[in-house]
Amino acid sequence: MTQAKKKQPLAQRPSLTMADLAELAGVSKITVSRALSESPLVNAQTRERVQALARKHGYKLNVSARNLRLRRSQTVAVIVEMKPSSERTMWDPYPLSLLGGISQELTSAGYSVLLTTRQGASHAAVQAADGLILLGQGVRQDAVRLYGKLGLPMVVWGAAGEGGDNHTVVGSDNRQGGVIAAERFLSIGRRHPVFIGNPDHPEMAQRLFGFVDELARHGIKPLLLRRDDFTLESGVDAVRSLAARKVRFDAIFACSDLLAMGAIRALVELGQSVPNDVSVIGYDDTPLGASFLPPLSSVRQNWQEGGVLLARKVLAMIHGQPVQSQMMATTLVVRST
Amino acid sequence: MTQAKKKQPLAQRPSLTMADLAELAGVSKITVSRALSESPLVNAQTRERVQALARKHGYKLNVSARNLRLRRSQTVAVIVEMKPSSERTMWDPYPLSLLGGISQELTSAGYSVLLTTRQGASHAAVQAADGLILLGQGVRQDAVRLYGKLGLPMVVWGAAGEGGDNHTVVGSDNRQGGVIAAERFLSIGRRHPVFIGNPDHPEMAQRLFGFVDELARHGIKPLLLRRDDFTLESGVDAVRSLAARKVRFDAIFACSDLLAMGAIRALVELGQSVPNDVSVIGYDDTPLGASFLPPLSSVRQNWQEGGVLLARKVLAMIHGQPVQSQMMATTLVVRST
DNA sequence: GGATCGAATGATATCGATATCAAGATATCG
DNA sequence: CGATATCTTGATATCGATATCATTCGATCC
Repeated sequence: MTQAKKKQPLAQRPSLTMADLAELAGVSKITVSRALSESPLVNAQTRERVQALARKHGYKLNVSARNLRLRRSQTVAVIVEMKPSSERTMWDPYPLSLLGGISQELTSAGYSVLLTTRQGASHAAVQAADGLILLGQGVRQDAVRLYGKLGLPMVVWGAAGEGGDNHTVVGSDNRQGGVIAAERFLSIGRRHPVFIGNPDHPEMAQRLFGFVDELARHGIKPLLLRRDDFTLESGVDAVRSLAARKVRFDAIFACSDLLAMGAIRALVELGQSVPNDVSVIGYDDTPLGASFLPPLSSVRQNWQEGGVLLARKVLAMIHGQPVQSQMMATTLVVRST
Repeated sequence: MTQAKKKQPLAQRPSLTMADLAELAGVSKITVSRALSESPLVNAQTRERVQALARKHGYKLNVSARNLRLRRSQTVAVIVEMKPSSERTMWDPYPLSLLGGISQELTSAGYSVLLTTRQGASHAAVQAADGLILLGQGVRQDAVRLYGKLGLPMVVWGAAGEGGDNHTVVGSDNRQGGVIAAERFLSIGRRHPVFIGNPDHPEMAQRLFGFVDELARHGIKPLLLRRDDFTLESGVDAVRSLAARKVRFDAIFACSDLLAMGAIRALVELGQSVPNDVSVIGYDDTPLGASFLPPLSSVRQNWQEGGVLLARKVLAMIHGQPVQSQMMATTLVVRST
């Protein structure tokens, strides 16, 4: 029982180690380790005793030590592309829902989530991760190649196929989102649909393709109205320009709820009835759209589930299982428009 | 040069260690360590040579080993309260901006951000963190006490003083947000202001207090109109009920942009002019409000900066510096209402 | 010229946990 | 009763990095 510590080179609040517990319990370190990890190799009584002691003294496992010994980090890095001021701001609720799903799934699998922005991603801790998840828009171009070089299991959130080299992608099935919008319009007999959005965004291009293809199967060709902003104003403006050009249309599929709401406002101003004269479908099913008057019909993507899926894929890759890209189905929430 | 490895108990992709580098460079491990950490104790030439080798072979520092030796984790855990069910949908966007600020500040200080949801927070890795940041609504009641017991440096996002035991709080100055709204109304000569919101939420109560107090200094007493939902409909409904009760009012301070927009819509329906007859101020300065017609005046909170501040406080605490709670000033963005 | 100093490098111990192998104790069997 | 199997525990080595102390070598000093 030597009470005095020999030295204290790196001062820190002294935390209990397994060795300390071992001494307290009158057993060896290894027995403590086994007891705490529920190993069947220790006597039940010993196990109880050690665990009780651990609780009583507030023992905390040293994660670094374990990870070092086990040669793994039990960590997945999530790299988020966050442009502070850009077209699609981080005000979008979706990254957070995605993160929620990721975090939930990974932590319940005993993994930690290391959150990083693009700049910070060169940090050593990221390289030490067992796997990588990439989120954000600019991600698919350079970032994929950049992080791919790390040689870690990696899953990317985004559009399928695109740049579809060999990395795994999870994303919302934008094409199918366009298809179900088209189906809806067809089922209620619309013949002159309009698409509002910016096909330069890969996601929106997919929506457009799905929309166009499905309509084409019924001999209908929609009008493409390009709009770069996804604001309410932009939607208003879009419809006004249609009216100014005396275009005939009876349905609008907008690439965001905001666009859709703007369109509806403009329609009302023009004396058109929604949905009697013109039917409108938005995208993202935002709470705002749901409480709009009239309540907006919209294509919903389940972000939370997307996060869960991303997490599962990385975990599978980490464990050496084969993994494939996957697109998540979207659903159409039909409300009053 | 023994080529065969003795054993391989824990198989993993073989990664270069300092010992390997040392052998390649013909120096000892410690010299490598010093060379890579820019220590002045090594000859400049040696340092260059070792660093070049490290780059060439893609050497990666083993973070666990370093953390173990250094007895620290260089990690701050962020615990996010995420209720999937919405209720307070307006809260969705803010945690991400906050996270952005936190992440940016911490990683640039060489720290890692460990993201956790409430359930996962018991995970060992959280206890291993050097510090804790708590985000989310339910946080202030039990969570603070719960995590406080860990004895780690901890900073909480929320309302000041409240439950104000001894932990550090960073938050938006809601009271001051109410004050500046009041000041604005006073400066443009409004005499009959209305407050719409739910004072049961601590943040909103603060806004109300600030609003009321500032007005009181000029002998004006606002009307409190309680609304539990923060939707557009709720705002519409609020104004209609005012009209039905034939209440006289010339200004509205709403606790969310959505409420404000609903209010404006109802006012327009009632034939009132905004801002001529009634002036309206919202809260949060959402992009949606900015692109509303007419563009909404609103109280802005700088979330990103809040995140930075949270991060700085934990870091300061970790380094043993004294730290105080701090409320961030809000600004009034005056647009057309 | 011997002592002293500084620069550069190395040997060793250490952080806290766990894998591996060995050994003691007890039980079971022929 | 001796031998083997089973259960339980321990000794030791190891993961990869760094702090500490020791050493070497050349330069400088009086």
